[in-house]
Amino acid sequence: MPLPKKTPNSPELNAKDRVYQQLRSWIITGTLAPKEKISDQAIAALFGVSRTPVREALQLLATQEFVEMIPRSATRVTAVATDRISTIYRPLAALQGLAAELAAETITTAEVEQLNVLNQRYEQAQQQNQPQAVLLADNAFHDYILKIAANPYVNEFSQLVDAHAQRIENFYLAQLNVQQPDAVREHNEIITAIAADDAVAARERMTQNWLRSMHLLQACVDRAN
Amino acid sequence: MPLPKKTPNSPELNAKDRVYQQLRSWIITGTLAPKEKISDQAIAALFGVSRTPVREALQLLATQEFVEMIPRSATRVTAVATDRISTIYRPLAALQGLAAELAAETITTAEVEQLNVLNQRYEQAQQQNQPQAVLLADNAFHDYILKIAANPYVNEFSQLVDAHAQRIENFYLAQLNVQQPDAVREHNEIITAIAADDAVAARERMTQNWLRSMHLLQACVDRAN
DNA sequence: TAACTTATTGTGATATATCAGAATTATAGT
DNA sequence: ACTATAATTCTGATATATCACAATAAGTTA
Repeated sequence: MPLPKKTPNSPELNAKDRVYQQLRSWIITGTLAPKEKISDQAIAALFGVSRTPVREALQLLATQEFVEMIPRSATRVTAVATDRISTIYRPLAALQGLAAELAAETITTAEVEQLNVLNQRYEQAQQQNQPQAVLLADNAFHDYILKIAANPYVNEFSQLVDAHAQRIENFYLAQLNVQQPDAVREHNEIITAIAADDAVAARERMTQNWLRSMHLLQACVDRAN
Repeated sequence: MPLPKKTPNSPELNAKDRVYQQLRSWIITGTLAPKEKISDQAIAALFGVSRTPVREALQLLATQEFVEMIPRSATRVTAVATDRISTIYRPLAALQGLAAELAAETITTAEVEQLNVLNQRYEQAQQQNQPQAVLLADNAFHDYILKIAANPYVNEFSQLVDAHAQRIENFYLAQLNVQQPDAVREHNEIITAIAADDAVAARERMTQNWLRSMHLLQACVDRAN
């Protein structure tokens, strides 16, 4: 009997990807503060790898605007783009709108059911008033629509832009009012439109859902300044 | 008088970026054929650099799906995604639609004039029946709208997806009918909507412009098979 | 000749070394 | 004490060296 290669479900990531994913997560959650300097030597030592995979991970993060590498100066975490909320949310709204449109064209009844389940969990998280859990549940809902849409470009761009959106949301997490019955209703309307194969309505409602989120966040940021 | 540092307008790119831009261009234009194996050693020798910057450039190209790096096997140029035209064009249509929407919100009369000039050049290129020139002129028109929209995310994603679209178009360049009076008219309607600050109409017309292109290209591909 | 085995090579991944220029600190002169 | 200069450190960029593994070629046996 041949031994199973490694343990199943353990992606056994290489050094570069391990460093990349950890740093990315730290930046999004705010563990690594904006404008914080990143020493590749220190990171290398921390992960027990050499500077090469660290540098490769940093270059990838730089293309995604999570860090900025200033030639002959330093690499640091980028500032949270609190002054570019619409710059981030409008493409996000457009991409998610397309995702809803695509989902409406291919969705199955089982997937509709799953969307309802995810939206119920979202509603529960709101009622329990746990901001972090609300954001996670909202994310799970939208991620599942991306999965149904099954377009790698839409998926990838959406995930990237959303990561920047999440960075801002985490930054204002304390001031954020996550009790939004409107959002639950909007989600239901999105599900209804997608389930009815009404691509136009699905897109329209999804886009509006994101734009409303954008306005709420903008108001929160304005209040903080 | 202090000497000017290097010649102006010469970005003096580093090894990595030099290799990246050249390979990218070669892949889009088809100089590097789909499925062609890329030896980092050979590339390094060709550019007179070491494997390190070549590898960094290849990793960047891999994230953009221009090459695929298969662990412990080989790095090769990806296949031209002729079977994923809608996968590429629908996000492109959505992003360009948003760009038109954003442009409508901020455009100046001088910029409207420039758009008319670019569309006239596009029309002339069509009349001279030079496919390559037509694609370039069309590109210049859409790029200028992206510039007016001034959203780095929309710009970057659009450029990337468009690069994949261009790859397909170059692939079918010979079979492509670039004589499209419809396209010139559509461009004019887009300009009119943007100039009138009618964001909704601008988006709608821009999206339709791309979707029509998509259908034409799809028909061309279907004919070739 | 076909199938199996072994040697060689190619490649991705990583580590280490080097270098130039900027940033920083230390030092000396006023 | 303050400024100017020199030494040092840091960092990005690149080069070179290994290493493990997969693919391929070469050789061997049936």
